[in-house]
Amino acid sequence: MSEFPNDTTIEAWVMLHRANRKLLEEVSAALKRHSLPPLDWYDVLLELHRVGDAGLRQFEVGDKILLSKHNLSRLIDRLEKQALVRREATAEDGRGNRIKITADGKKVLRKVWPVYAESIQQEFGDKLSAQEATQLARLLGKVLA
Amino acid sequence: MSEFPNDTTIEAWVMLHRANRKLLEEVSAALKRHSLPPLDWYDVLLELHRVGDAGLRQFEVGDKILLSKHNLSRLIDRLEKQALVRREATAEDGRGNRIKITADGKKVLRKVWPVYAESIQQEFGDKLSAQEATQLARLLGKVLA
DNA sequence: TGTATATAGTTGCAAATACAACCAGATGTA
DNA sequence: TACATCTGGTTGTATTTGCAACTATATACA
Repeated sequence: MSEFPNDTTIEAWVMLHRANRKLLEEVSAALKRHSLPPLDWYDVLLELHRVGDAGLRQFEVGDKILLSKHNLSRLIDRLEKQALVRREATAEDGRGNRIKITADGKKVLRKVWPVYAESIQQEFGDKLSAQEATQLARLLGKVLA
Repeated sequence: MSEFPNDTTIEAWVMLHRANRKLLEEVSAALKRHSLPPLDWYDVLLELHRVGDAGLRQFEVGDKILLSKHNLSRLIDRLEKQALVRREATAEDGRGNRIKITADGKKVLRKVWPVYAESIQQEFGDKLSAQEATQLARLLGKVLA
């Protein structure tokens, strides 16, 4: 039953993009100030860290961080060149490979997190009560469903 | 008083980016399916349309859509090449110019809106009640403040 | 007034992104 | 088995972005 969106919907939509862009900009700036790698790197490394030794197939990483496969392929290239991850051939599927985080990769995670976290807290946490954050997450969850 | 963000904050933060990326992807895909120009173009044209004949200074456009000045400069180049906007020298400041939307630019707005609107409604409006949309806008507003 | 500094906008260059074409290897089906 | 189709991943090319340097005008202030 899709009709045209009402004004409230449009308002929320616009706010979402504006908020996202602003926050992203601020976090990126913070990372850069500290000469740390870009946020995407962190996202990938974090997902890999979460699953431990098993690693992830490339497409699984893509699903998690919503990045298209060609971009991901080259992002992994860059990470691999810095020895933060490595690609391992896998028996389960002759085409693909498993991506695993290296010790250096974990080191990067540890170095980035404090800066990232501070930035999240300043731009986000300080501006919402715990209750509001929960509510926001719930609403966004509905959008994502 | 910035401490480390609690889990709820992080959760909301992640959801925000995920939602944004997903929605953006879907809208872009819809626009492309209809061979329409990218969303950025729409954003700029819409802002220019809103202010009417006066037009906007380039930096004003940048403030509204949160785009850095060099990117904006080239985005305007592209729009101008398609004759959707034009740059006019202004007396108020010898450095800058005023950007104004052209009749062709308005035509593009009219062509894009139905597709954009349908996409917003499907991916966003249909998933939230009016009340929820209002609430979401309010929460995002606090983040942006 | 003259000099320093800030601001608006552009441009060169390097890096990242999007898109389409492609190469396996996997899967479905006759 | 053989053939078509699908999927995971890579690569070439064009476009867009990010960064830094630059031009030119405005503004602040001694």
